[in-house]
Amino acid sequence: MYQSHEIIFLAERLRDGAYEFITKELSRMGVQGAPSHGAILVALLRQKQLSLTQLSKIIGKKKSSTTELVDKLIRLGYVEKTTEISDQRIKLIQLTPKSLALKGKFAELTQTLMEKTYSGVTLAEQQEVVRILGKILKNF
Amino acid sequence: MYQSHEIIFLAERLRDGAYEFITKELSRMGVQGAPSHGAILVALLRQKQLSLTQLSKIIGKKKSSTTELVDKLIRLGYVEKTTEISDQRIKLIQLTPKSLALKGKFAELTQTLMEKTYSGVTLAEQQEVVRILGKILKNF
DNA sequence: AACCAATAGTTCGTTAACGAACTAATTAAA
DNA sequence: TTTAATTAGTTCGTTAACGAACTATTGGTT
Repeated sequence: MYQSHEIIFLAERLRDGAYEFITKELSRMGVQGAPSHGAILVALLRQKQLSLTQLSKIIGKKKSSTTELVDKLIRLGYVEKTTEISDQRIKLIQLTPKSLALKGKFAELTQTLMEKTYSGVTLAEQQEVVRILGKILKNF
Repeated sequence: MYQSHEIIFLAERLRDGAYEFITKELSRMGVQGAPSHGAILVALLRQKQLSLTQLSKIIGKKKSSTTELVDKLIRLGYVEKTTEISDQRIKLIQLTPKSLALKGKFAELTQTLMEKTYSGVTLAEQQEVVRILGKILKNF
């Protein structure tokens, strides 16, 4: 039984467990890179063009980190970076054919992660835990 | 409104938010170091002697990381490391007077963090979110 | 006793992530 | 219009954290 004040510890454990799982799955499916790289690819599967700042907000990392993550993905051939014509400051990031081909595998990864996460957890509990966590997050 | 599959994202945000808060509070109270260093000190306030492996499990970091965290705390003068007599492999970590003096401040930090975290969250919700998270964590 | 397996820690190279300081482009103000 | 402020992104030095390979000590087997 956990105490209420251990919630940060629990959040960290869940995050670490998921990170470990995602990292292993990524390498199993032949994709080099960490969970954050996966998060970028997933974000770009949903919206095919995103600026660095938008991407940064979606994946929850600082801009400087996002620059570096994107640069690595460029080196690996998964994304490309172009400059917005109307505003030359903005860089648009988008997927390459190489990463577009991974769409199905990413959907699969998400599903197996959720099956693992919510095994033995009722739908009502799933909704409740997410609702309360959302409430808590407003405080940060 | 968050979807159930966003739980990992939520966990990560909560962890990051708490880390940021703890880091700022630590520096505000003049303690150099990251949240993990704080976690070690808090663990040692509860149990005055812990082996590196025990400590590693409590703070949820790998042994190699724990070695490095402890070494930094030694350099900063917050803990000391001795060798267990009956089993020379085991290193016992314990606080120094310098860190023992911080006991009150750590209790305060924990409390303000919890007040921030649970602001506007009922006791029943606190218990529920922790209960469900605990259930989820068994799957990892 | 000699050897092997297990356990406890450490070392080292690598990496994600950050903050601070920076450049470049755009917008607002004077 | 030139100047200042804002916004977008990058660079760089630093650090927590990891995994893999290592040393050293202990316990068990034959």
